[in-house]
Amino acid sequence: MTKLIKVMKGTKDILPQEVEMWHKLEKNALEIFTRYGYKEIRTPIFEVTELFARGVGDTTDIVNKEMYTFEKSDRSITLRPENTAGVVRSFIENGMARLSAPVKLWYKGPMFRYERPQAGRQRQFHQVGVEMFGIKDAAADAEVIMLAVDYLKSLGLEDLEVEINSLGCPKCREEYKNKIKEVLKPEFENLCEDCQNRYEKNPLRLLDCKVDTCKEIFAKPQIQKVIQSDFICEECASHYKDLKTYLDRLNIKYVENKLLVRGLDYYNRTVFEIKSNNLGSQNAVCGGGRYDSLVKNLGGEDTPAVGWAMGMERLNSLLPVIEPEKLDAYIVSNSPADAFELAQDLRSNGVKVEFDLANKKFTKQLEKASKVAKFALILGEDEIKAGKVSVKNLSTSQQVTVERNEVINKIME
RNA sequence: GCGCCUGUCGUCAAGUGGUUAAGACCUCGGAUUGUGGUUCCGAUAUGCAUGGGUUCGAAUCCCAUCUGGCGCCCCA
Repeated sequence: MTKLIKVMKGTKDILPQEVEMWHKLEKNALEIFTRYGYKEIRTPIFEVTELFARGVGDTTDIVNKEMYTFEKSDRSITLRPENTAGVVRSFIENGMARLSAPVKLWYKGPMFRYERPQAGRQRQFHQVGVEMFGIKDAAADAEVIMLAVDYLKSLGLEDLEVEINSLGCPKCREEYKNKIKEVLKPEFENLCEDCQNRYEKNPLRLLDCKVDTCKEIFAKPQIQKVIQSDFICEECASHYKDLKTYLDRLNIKYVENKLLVRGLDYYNRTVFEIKSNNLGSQNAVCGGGRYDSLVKNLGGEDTPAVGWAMGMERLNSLLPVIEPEKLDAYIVSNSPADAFELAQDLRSNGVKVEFDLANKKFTKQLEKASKVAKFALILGEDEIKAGKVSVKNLSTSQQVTVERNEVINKIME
């Protein structure tokens, strides 16, 4: 026996019975994003590895251990693990900084991360996302969040939780990091292995460790004092306050989460996530924030920016299954040529219609019709002779015989 | 990358060392030579993720690999 080739670990086929849900996600994205003035952009699925190393940050897990990287003609190439870096690259390369701000872009497509698959996590997965360039004001952050909420609402998802936080700017964040490290220094030996790692790499992440011994340490008063302190500088604080004012005015409910830290290096000030309780441990459907220094870091003009991405598989798992739509009609006939002719006539008028290419027995064809179509179009010897068609409504069992050119009216009425 | 669990027809499954591996759904054929969705009858796994091993005998026990799930890390 020949060995079967199976889909690779962490990848999935999107089968015909699920594809309508994907169409819906894509259709609503186009519709809602267009309303807000966003234009779609499609960037390549692979880029030079350096883009992600510099863009996403080479201390992040994504870049460190999750990228699909390969060599071709002495170049290191990587399958995109996310699309913000690619969009920024294109923004710079195509001189979009010269367009009048804001520049609003959206995208959808597959992303690749070499991770251990589990519910809501695959190695090839799809994201839909938006990026807005050129606006420093918190109105941009608010609009982007509003857009996410609006899009989710269009899909029927309304009871999701929006969490926000401000990471401050590189300057005040650095001071905060140092404070955390300082107060935790005496406890370093007692921290779990992960936390000891995070101590160097990303001290902000330490704080929501789930290990009991770490929790105890963080509960100590002098450490709590640092965690609870408002570390962000005046300017960042005012930006954050503006954001909350906008969200209140827009009636967007949110929860402030001081421990919300995102793992991509490029974020500053606003970060946010939208979560669902129906997703298991990978519970974020949407994640994003502000990244004011990324454009400059990748060699462009200093341009503020804010954006988010949603996991389409996660969205799908929250959506009710869509029943496949029935055909308008199924032709029942033992004269394939006549059936074919009628089918083409109707198809050219926009009718969804099929007939039996295998020319099975009459009853089999009718049985099939009742399963897949709203109407059966019976085209037997008698009808062919008379140049007519019997149109049978399969839910009411009503049947009338009409002229061929009247069939379409019968079906559409 | 780490820890725990898992894998029987296209799908959902019964079977837990001893003759031909239940059942249901789907699919296909027949009852029914032009009237369906109901009903009845029949067909469909020489094989139990894959490869080794233990045994007189393995879907069942052991090992490895692969896969799926959960948790950690991290993220959408």
